[in-house]
Amino acid sequence: MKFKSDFLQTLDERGLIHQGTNLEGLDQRLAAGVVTGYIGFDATARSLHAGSLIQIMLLHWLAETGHRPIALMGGGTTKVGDPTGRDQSRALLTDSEIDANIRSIKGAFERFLNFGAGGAIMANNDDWLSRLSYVEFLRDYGSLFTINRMLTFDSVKLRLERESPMTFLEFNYMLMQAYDFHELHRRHGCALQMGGSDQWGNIVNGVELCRRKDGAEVFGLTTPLLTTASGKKMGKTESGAVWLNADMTSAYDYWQYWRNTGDADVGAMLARFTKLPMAEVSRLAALGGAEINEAKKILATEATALLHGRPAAEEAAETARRTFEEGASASGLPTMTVSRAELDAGLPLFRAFAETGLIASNGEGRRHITAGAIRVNDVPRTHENPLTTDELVDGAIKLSVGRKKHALVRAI
RNA sequence: GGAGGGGUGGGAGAGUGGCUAAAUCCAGCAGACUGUAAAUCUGCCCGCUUCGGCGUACGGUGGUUCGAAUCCACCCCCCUCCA
Repeated sequence: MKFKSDFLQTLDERGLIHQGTNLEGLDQRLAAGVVTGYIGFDATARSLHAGSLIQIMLLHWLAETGHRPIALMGGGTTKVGDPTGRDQSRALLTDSEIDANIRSIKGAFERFLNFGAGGAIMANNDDWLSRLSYVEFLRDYGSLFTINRMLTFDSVKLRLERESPMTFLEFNYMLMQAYDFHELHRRHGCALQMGGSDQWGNIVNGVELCRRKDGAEVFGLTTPLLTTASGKKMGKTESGAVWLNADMTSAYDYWQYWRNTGDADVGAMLARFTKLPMAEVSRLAALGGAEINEAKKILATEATALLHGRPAAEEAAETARRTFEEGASASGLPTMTVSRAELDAGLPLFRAFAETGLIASNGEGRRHITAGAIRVNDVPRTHENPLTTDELVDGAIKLSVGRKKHALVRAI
């Protein structure tokens, strides 16, 4: 499909479009002038993770192509809990937890969007959802939704089929999300809601609500569900989610996450999570054999630069180069510091490994020793004797678990 | 309110008095092979341990028993049907 608008053209060639309510109409609207579009984000955790990145890129491209993005924080909807894709209710968060999460999440957006006069907008649906009065809302909006229709949504069907309870509270989530669109349309002239393909039903509801309430045509657009070629969900690794907040996932770890992309996914990842021109993306993705590693490094550096800034990305790349290609200790690795005296006295081996996050328990450490996975200064460690001053190399001791996880102990 | 079914480790799901820290599968970790890839094979996968063990754990609390995830009582929660 060929689009006239830069926005849809860009999204299309980067593989970011799954489906739209009226792509042709949206294309025309985008080509004719500035369109305001939004994406809603849950506030269930202190940080968004890599799975949300595709949505953030969408907002980013919307701004890049001359339009106005709104990042909608789900302060109100998080109080209810999105049942989409969940076969069980989730625990409810308190208001203060949600507020704290929103504050913590904001930072990541500032890397991708320019907020402020004339720029991107950050909104919080708690501002309007919490003010709705029940009876009024039911009369004005509840009357526009039929249970018959709501029961056909996948999010509801899943629960019914699994005989897993869905509370009335959760059942209302879709009304609230639809109302968000309507509210943003009124407040900001917002005419586009985007989201992951799992949000399709919720988005369509919002589009319909705007038409019924305001007689306005607004649009919905979804992205493909992000999975790797082997079918795994994006943004999860062995050690849990890949967070966007630097204090939860360091720039180095973030870089490593992208560096470890499977061969088959490199092209798609470059297109979706970097801003490299598509010609360059195609060239890199076409590299074969070991050469594709170069493409992965570029992917890692570009993706990390978008979130953590170019200096941090290059530092991560350099740390990785020294660690993996030269087998040296590099200062950018996760580091713990101990006093000289403590090291003189002997630093318990597993304490060092645990504090640098390489192992979760002593038992795990012992297992790793048995398996030959523990190395100190790149020498396999077959015993659990403490670390000592003698093992310092250039002021640090390098700890490794397996071939990918490294850290430093530094004496001060 | 009544009748029946159910609540087991990150998830799914066996087990129905000792052989059970609990089958199996998925997820995860490590080793081998490689290219910090994929696939495959192998080992591991509650915590602590002076490696002898110890402590926790099968919704909760009590009880029976030499011994309980398994039996009993009460309670909590979920599901189905009936009212």
